[in-house]
Amino acid sequence: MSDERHLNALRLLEEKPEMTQRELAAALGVSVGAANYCLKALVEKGWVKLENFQRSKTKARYLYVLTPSGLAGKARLTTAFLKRKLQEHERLSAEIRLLQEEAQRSNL
Amino acid sequence: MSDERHLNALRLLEEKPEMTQRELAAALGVSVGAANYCLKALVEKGWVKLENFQRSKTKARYLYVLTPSGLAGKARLTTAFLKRKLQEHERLSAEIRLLQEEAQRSNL
DNA sequence: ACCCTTGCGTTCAATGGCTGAACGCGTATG
DNA sequence: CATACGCGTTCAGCCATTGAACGCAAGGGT
Repeated sequence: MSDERHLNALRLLEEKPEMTQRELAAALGVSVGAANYCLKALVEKGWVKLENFQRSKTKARYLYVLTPSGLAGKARLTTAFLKRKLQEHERLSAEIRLLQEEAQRSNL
Repeated sequence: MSDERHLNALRLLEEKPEMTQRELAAALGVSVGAANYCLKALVEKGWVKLENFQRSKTKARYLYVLTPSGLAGKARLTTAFLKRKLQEHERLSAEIRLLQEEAQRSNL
């Protein structure tokens, strides 16, 4: 389930690898710590590689680059989520109908 | 939002107050401990009242009865969720479109 | 009567994910 | 040079959740 977080991060980073952890956090709607946590997981899986950016050898700033297996993983997650989301979409339609009935029955 | 959990519990209990915590847990798709946790919160809010079944022929110990403020709370949650779910439904449609594009772009 | 199974609610340690606030360290700006 | 800023990192604390126990009561079988 936290795969959704990972997929979203991958999407953002693929499009803009020079993103800051704070930017990423904001885009994901979570705290900086959470973004870092997520990023660390992606790096440990070998899906994202840290490259130094800004010519100093320090780790002041990174590029977060998707590795080949990161791209593959992203593709896999994408199809998996597409499937899930379609189901969820259907479920949601049913639930909305139900809620509307119930709201009406309670005179709202 | 754990309010969704609460709303679902309220719906189930209104329809069937003689429900067991284990039945409730199964219906909610969570563990027994979680159902208990949820139930306790509802009781502390005064939305659900425990009534005992003395010498009933069922094996349940309690009836989980919605109080008047429980009913009001449920109605409030229902409209709030209806609104949220409609938004989510729309968001989901957009996301699905996006995922489909992306899946295609990756030749899946 | 007796045990023994079953079903009930309750409890708790452990886990995982998250927040918010710090921290140290480079770098840009004055 | 100083100092404010932006970066990644870390951590205590919180909260929801799980899974496994627990004690208790009721029934059934022998």
